[in-house]
Amino acid sequence: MDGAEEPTRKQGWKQEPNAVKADILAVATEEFAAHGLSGGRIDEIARRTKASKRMIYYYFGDKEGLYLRVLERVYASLRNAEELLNVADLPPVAALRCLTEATFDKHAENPQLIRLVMIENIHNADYLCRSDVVPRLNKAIIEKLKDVCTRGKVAGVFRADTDPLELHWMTSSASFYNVSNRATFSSSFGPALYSVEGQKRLRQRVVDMVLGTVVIGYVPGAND
Amino acid sequence: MDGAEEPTRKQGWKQEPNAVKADILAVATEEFAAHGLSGGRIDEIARRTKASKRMIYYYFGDKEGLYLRVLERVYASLRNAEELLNVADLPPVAALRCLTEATFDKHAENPQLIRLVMIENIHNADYLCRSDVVPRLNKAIIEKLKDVCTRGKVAGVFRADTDPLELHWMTSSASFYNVSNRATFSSSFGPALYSVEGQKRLRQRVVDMVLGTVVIGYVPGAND
Amino acid sequence: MDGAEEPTRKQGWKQEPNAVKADILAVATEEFAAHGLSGGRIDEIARRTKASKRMIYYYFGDKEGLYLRVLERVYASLRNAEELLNVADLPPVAALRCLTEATFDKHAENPQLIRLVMIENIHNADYLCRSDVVPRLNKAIIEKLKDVCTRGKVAGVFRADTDPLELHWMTSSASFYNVSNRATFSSSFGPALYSVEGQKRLRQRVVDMVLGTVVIGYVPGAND
Amino acid sequence: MDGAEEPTRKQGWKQEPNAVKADILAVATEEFAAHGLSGGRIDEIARRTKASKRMIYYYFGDKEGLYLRVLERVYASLRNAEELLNVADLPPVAALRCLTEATFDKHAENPQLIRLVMIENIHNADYLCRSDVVPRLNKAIIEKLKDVCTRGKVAGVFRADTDPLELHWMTSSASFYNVSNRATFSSSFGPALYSVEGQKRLRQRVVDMVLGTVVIGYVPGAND
DNA sequence: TATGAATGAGGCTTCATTCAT
DNA sequence: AATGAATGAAGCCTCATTCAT
Repeated sequence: MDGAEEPTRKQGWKQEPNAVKADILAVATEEFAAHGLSGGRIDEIARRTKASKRMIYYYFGDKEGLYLRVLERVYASLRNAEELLNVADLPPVAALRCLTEATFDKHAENPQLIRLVMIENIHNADYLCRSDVVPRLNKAIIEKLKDVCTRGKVAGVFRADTDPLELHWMTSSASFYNVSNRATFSSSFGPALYSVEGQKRLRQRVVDMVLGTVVIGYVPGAND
Repeated sequence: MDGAEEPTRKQGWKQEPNAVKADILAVATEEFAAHGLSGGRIDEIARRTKASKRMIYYYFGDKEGLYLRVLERVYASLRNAEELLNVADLPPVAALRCLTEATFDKHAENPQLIRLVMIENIHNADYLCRSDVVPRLNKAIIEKLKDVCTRGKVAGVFRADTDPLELHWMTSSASFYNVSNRATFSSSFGPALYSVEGQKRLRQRVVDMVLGTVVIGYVPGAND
Repeated sequence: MDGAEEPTRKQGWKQEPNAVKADILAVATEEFAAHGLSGGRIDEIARRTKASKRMIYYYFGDKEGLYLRVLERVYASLRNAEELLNVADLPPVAALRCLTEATFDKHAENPQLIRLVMIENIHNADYLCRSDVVPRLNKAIIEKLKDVCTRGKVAGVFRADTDPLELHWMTSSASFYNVSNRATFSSSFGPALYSVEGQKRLRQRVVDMVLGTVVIGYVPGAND
Repeated sequence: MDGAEEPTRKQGWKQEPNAVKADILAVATEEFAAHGLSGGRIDEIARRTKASKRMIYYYFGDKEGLYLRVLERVYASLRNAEELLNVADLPPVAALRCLTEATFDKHAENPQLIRLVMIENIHNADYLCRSDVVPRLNKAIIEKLKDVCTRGKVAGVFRADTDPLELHWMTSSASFYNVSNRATFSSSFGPALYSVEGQKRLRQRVVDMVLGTVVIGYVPGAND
């Protein structure tokens, strides 16, 4: 994102439009994540981009169009990460643990993503609803959890009332909140949970919470 | 409009300042909760208030001052609710269940409050840090949980590594996320979890998650 | 419009809002008449007004709002002129001649008014339709013509098929075109008709045209 | 979009320049007639044209150049229609009636043309003056009227003070206004005059007005 | 205590036009 | 002959805030 050098930059213009668009999107992601939709400034995005302000409108129409594309990109990155995770080969409990840990980590590593989703919620998901791209992205993770659930129930290790969607909700809620409310939680109760050590414990607690509700006879802290 | 004199509103002053301030705060809470700090409009607040725009500046200094007071009022209401809850008389497990359910319900009933905390997190808790009022409010809930934990450990029903702060975090994360991310979660995965029935199940799941990590030998779904 | 001195201009501000609004309207009328709605510049209006650009939005909302008010003012002035004309005491033929001449003159004296109506026609009367004020203004002139027609028919001097609305159309069409198409007509056929002498003759021709279709046995050029 | 080659539109050139220019002109005529010079959008013209935006500048220089060519094309079409009309064989009164009716109809059938002339008048005929083409076009109609007038006077059926230019003005004013002010007139006085029946009556009225001022002893409504 | 009028600064967006190929 | 990418200048409009009374 920063250290990488742009490979193509031919003679003068022909600045590889896709690169320009990607550059704008990257900067806009930062700006909107930092200040929200109404707080984000097109001028500021233009300033920090190679492209001129006019180009933003050329490629994205208007501020909301740009924001929508930022949102889509962010959702895509989240789901892509889940896509890459291969848990089909793992036994159910290990698979669920793996998915939970990966979700927790992915969120922790991408505060920007969490901020944008928060912002979108402030806007009642008005823009997300407008996207044709996002809906497609969400099927994969649920499918994956469905598979794990089925296998777990067949193997007799998961409780019968285990629901994939609820599972996803539980995993997500803790992982999301860990990032989204860090500032106010810290401010109110101190930074203990956000130290390296604290995060390690919290991560384990989340795994315990999720597996505890699903895995029959699960004992917190157990590693298998 | 020109030569005629307004008959009502006699002298135009002495309008019970506290009532005016309260009115402004109520309207401002709605406005900021709905649109965020940068998205909220002073003009709109003034329009929906009996007081004039000038009065807002007179009482609160500027937009950020108003926002800060809104934030403080909201935090106070959150903690007050917890304050009212008397769990000292309940046995540890029941007490913890009660606190968890109350937290879940309190969040669900006050989406505006959750929105304002989200917004404050978007701003990195910059304004919360500035408040002298808020810190005092947060001790109560932790004290209450500490007491329950101690009793639970003494009674041998809580795991030895149970931590009050972590407990609060677990309870809060699920309760908060349930409201904060309703819009995007619904949009991505459908509204099933937010039906009356869905919420009832989710509430039970949250209790199971929290108690499952703390109560030795806890079996999800059990009511005691 | 220019030589008159503003009577009120108290100590500093309190610039008599109505005067400010009137000033803005006058300048805006010139600007829109000169350049049309899309061609007219808010900046230019502000520059030529005592009021700041911001005030324009304060009083008129937006460009279209200002334009609409300009349009209403122009229509009002046109109908007011007609209102002032007292023809009830004249015998029918004289009354009709008087109305026709007055209409011709009023148009000739107010090219700005004609330009604005042209512009509104370019916009398919979209803004006129939005006005609540204009419709009321138009009844008066038709009523007046109705009265003249009735009297003329009763007196046996007007043809039986005389229609007030058509009369108004005939009078207006010539009067309007005389101003609206002066530029292109001159450019195509020379300025002869627009000299003082030419206008005098044209005015007479218009009277002849209108009276000729209505007054039984009318002889062009006759003065009674 | 990226690696694939477009199969159609082989070399991308040799696209019959004249056809391209004609296409641009047709689209531009619509655009300028609909929105005026400042309101018309080059982007919009390009969008609705096969040719690219760059081609517009290639062929017409700039926006004003394009507008001028649109104007010229429109005037040419107007005069061509009059050219086609053969009235030399008709007796004077019939000839004049025929010319008047043809003018009325021609205007009614070409609202776009009227709009463009209106627009040009808004611009004080600045562009018309710049044209070398237009002046030549206008002689024909006047010549034709001159001939009719001369014949009418010689035959003793036209009044001695009949003036061809004034005749043209009278015919044009009514015919033009009938189209140009349809929107505002309708809006102010209702659509009665613009129904099929209303237009038929209006057309007859126009003939009566014109002939009434010229033909000695003319009786309105007479067909000969 | 209270207010309608006023504003400077800055935001978003559009437009005709040109550039390098 | 033809084009997609790019732009500077300028347009409309909004916002938090202050002024004079």
